[in-house]
Amino acid sequence: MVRNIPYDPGRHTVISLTPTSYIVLGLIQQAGEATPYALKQMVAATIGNFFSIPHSQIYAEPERLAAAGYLKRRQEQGGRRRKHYSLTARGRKVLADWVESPTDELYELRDPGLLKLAFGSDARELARAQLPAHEERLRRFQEIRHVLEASGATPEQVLVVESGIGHEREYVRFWRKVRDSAGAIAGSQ
Amino acid sequence: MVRNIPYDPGRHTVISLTPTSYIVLGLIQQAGEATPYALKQMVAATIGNFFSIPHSQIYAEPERLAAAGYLKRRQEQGGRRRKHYSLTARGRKVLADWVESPTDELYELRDPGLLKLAFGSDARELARAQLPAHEERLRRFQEIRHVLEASGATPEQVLVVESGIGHEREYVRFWRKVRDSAGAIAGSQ
DNA sequence: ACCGTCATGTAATCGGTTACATGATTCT
DNA sequence: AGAATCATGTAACCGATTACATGACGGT
Repeated sequence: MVRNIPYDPGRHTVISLTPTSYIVLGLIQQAGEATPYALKQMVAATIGNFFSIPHSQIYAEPERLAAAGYLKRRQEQGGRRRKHYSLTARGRKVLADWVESPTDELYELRDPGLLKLAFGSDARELARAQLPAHEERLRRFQEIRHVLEASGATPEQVLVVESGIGHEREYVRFWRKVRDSAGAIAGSQ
Repeated sequence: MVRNIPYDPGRHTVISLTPTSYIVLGLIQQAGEATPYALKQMVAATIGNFFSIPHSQIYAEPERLAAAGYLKRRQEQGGRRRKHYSLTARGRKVLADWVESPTDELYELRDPGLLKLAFGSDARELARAQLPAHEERLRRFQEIRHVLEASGATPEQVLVVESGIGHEREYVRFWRKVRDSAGAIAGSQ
């Protein structure tokens, strides 16, 4: 009974789905149909604030997903000959499966500032560089929350931003503490 | 006057130094000399708790760094023929330069849980998966802090762990809030 | 002598990053 | 009409991940 397979998987390239893949799939689902540039805009307005995805990736990833049968492609004939991507049934399914399965996987904290601190960087000098950067990001996150609340974002999307705000508050607290702590080379400033 | 160069850079492969590179350099500096396996142990005891570095990387990275002239290699003759790595003058220098220059670069938050939340996952179901994982990691970080305080770790290293503790507390708070919030499908549980 | 696990790597692949390049619109 | 910037890609390289594989050592 190996015969009775819904469709031939051999027609599709097999790819592994990375976080980037799900971001692209998720954004395309929200948009219905999107060009890479539209995706770029969406990324810049949302997750782009959490971490960077180079635009070359935003052009390449939909191609990968299309080759694997998760997206379909419609190309304009005139002008810019843009490519518009939308979900296939397969695409909708993998995305739904991923979204619906709760994960206990945790984030990874790759923080260059903390890394330098651990390896002996001058704590207060570092704090003076890190603190303003985190304060600015905190402000940006708060703006984003306002925008999201104003436009009709889902409560879940607001929650995500609030999580970011919580972490930035924690960072600001942390680096302030470091900055104000009595240091080994106190008086150097 | 292009002649008067301290040494010939052409002898060395040019590589880019990634966070992984600095982790390896930093750990080798702490140890004085280390085999990949020793590095693996050190990683497991420290940053391995923040994120994973596959062991193949821990064997490959010192090779890269050695080819670029940042590490020197001593190989055992008998038995396991282990390779012991230690810093060269160049290696000490790039590491010191990196450590000493305060960075305003920020971390990137790549959190699969938050990603799923943003794309419409059931919030409370997710919370039930994420919460225990974060609670466990919080406990582990607190243990690590005790160990570090007992063994003679630098105050900076203790600070780094405390930062991790702060973030895990924030996560626990967040997911508790999500779990206990009135959900759209309240009563489904 | 055997077996498990500790220890040490290599091979193959690929996603991601960096850099390069150019066409289409819009503004002045 | 020219400049600026918006928009859309491609090429090349490489670090990271996954999977495979095997040798050394310690205990029974």
